Amino acid sequence: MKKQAKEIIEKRSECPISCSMDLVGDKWSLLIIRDMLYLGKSTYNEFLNSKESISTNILNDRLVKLTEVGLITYTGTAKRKRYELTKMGLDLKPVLEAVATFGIKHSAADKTFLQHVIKTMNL
Amino acid sequence: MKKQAKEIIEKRSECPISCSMDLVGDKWSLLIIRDMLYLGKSTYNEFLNSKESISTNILNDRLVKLTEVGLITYTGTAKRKRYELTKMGLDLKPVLEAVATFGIKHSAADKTFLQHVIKTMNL
DNA sequence: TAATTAAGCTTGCATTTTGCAAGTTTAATT
DNA sequence: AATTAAACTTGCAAAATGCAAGCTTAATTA
Repeated sequence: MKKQAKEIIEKRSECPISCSMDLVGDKWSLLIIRDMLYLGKSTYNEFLNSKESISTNILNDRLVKLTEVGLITYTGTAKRKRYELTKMGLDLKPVLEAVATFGIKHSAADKTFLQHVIKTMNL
Repeated sequence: MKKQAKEIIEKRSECPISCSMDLVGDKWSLLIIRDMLYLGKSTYNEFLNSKESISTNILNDRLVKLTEVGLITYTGTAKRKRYELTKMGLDLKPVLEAVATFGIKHSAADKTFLQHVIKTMNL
């Protein structure tokens, strides 16, 4: 959890799927990106208050990592950061859509949340 | 790593994206499914010999978990298991395609591997 | 303007997951 | 009958995660 200037995320192979999973293949990253894409969230505390209750150290770690790999950036002061997706980050939208579609089909998903997702992704 | 009969994977929320990540939101599951979908692999040893060099205990753990949640099944004898995707597992194809497309765009992907993926997903 | 709040971290520590190396079991092959 | 090998299993060290608490300083409020 110690943060060094550069913590290179190493690739396990050159496979595009493997490379993608090296970036966002964990339980939290895509949820943060979901929050940005579908729930209009952009601040640390907004992410922190998501239903899945991420812990502060993990949230911080992911925000740093996602920033490092170029999926998100932020503007504003240190005490009032506003995160946003980069172009690269926005390219994850089709992934989130596919994941959501799968989840909608195969899990007892929450209806109110579905409204959001379905509306936002124009299903 | 101990295996109990039922190791229920617990949901962090009812969000379809979160639920999906509870199933395959780790660094290995989607690679095993990639192996099945795009590389025609179906046996333990074939998965074991993938470029990313998964370790045996993790491979075993994932095969058990993916089977438990209904994404894969197997036929054949205990010593000659052949895994295959269930209908539910096949529904992950759009996810893999989206992930691959993202990876192709944003990582220095291996060209020979790309042939496979692109051919298999009809890009 | 001094005190309070709160946003964004940071730390410590216990638990869990991962990675690595080696060993085990038994069907299939020689 | 002996050997191979496929599919695990185990042990242990290292890393990631989760939880609770504390810290720092900009913004707000009194």
